[in-house]
Amino acid sequence: MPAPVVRMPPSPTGWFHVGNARTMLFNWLYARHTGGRVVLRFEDTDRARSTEEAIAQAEDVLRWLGIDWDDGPHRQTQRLDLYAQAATDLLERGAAYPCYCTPEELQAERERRQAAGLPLVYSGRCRGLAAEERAAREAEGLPRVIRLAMPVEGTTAIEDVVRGHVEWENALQGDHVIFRSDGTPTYLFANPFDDIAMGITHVIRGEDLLPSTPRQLAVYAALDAAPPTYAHLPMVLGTDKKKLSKRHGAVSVEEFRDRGVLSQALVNYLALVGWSYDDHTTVMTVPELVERFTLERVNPSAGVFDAEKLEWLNGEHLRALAPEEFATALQRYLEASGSPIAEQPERVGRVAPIVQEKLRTLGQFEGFAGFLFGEAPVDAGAWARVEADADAPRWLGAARDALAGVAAWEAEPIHAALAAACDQQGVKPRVLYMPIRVAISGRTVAPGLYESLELLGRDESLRRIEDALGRLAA
RNA sequence: GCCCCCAUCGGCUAGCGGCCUAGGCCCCCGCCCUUUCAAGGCGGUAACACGGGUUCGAAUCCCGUUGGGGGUACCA
Repeated sequence: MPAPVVRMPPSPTGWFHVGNARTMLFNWLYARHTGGRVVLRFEDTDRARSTEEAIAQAEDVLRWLGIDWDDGPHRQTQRLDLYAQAATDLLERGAAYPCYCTPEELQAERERRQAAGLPLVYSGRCRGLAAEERAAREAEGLPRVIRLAMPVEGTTAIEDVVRGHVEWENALQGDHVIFRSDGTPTYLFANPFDDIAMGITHVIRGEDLLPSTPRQLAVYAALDAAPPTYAHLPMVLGTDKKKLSKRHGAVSVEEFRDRGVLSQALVNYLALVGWSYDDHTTVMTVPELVERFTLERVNPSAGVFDAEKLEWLNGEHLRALAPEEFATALQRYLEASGSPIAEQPERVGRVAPIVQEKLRTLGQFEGFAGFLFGEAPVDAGAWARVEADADAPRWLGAARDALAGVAAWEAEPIHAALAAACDQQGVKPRVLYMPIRVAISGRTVAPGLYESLELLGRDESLRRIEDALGRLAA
């Protein structure tokens, strides 16, 4: 059996959302797993909505995700003469015909059919036009589209890899438009035409395209080509179980990248919506996914995109990084996001090890460890907790005294000094440490206390504790 | 309206007739780790949509109902 050829056909009309990315990913995983080839093809025949910017963005996102391709990127707008030639052939052979119906007529027809309980498809009015009638309309210069002459009886069926046998009534399909009045092809034609021309063996796409399959198969038949193998992937839904859109908050790949999600984590997560390896494996590297991915294990039911699980998984991938890799990723992220902290790479390198265990996304770094790079804003809620403890001044005073006596300013001696202070005060570390933490970081959640103090330095640490003491007294 | 797809814990899923008193992960809730905590450890709550069949036996097969999703453009 020859190696599979798959394609990734984005329509560059907007941002790349995670659902599209998931579909691209499954194509890519399937090709890489089987040793097949990947074709990248931009379907930009809708010129009103397609933009150069979207094309550049799509390529950028795919590269970032590590999804590469062996052929392309092709652009349908550069293949227009091929489609035009095909249109002429189809017309000559009677496999397609010109239609002169106006939008108003079509609308009226739809309404009539709706009222009669009939499927909303074109009646085929222009299909039966005699040669002279066509000539007359052409002479009039009437705008026309080209419709594919669908079989009027029988059924069309596929054996979908994820859905099994699916069958449609041909009579219910209608003669769809394959060329617009401006001569450009529609998706229903350009997509299967290119799939044939590019030797695509496996069409792996979203379930939303399942209903268009019989009409595309009709193109295969008209062109006398052998149909591909189909695999219709389950939809990726928003939390309200509706098709993903901007209404669902962060849905574009770029948004997750900007938040500090690792591409390997996003890929790992996306692989898990609609597919699983077994009953317990969750965290996987990209090479592992390539090795394990099969279409047979894709499940047919739609899934909700869970950003929380993605972030958890990202934390797992963050922790799986070697310390140097983590520091590098963090520095790069800070640079890319334009953070002023990026200008202190050495400092970032020193702070990185104490936050790697706790971050879920790189984007949390500034809020989590920003206090080690300069004065940090004091969180109102955290400060309120300090004030709520009437003994806070006592704890801070004891901490100040203990820290002032530390000989070597390093985490271990600091730990020993603070532990001694706890004993002396007869209080649990959690009680004594809370105000210290808020005093130095402005928050109740931060990296390890001893390491934080070490990195802050004796003078600055004591200064912040004194500040807090002053504020409590005021 | 018409057509198609889907249906296991709140979410992602395992399960392809007996291994299921239904397993894993996220979330949530406890407890632990003489440091907050978003990290780690331990534990817990929680599901086979419903009704008929088939079978010695059904979460698994069939039919129906209900529910959800998608499509129905000179968008892709």
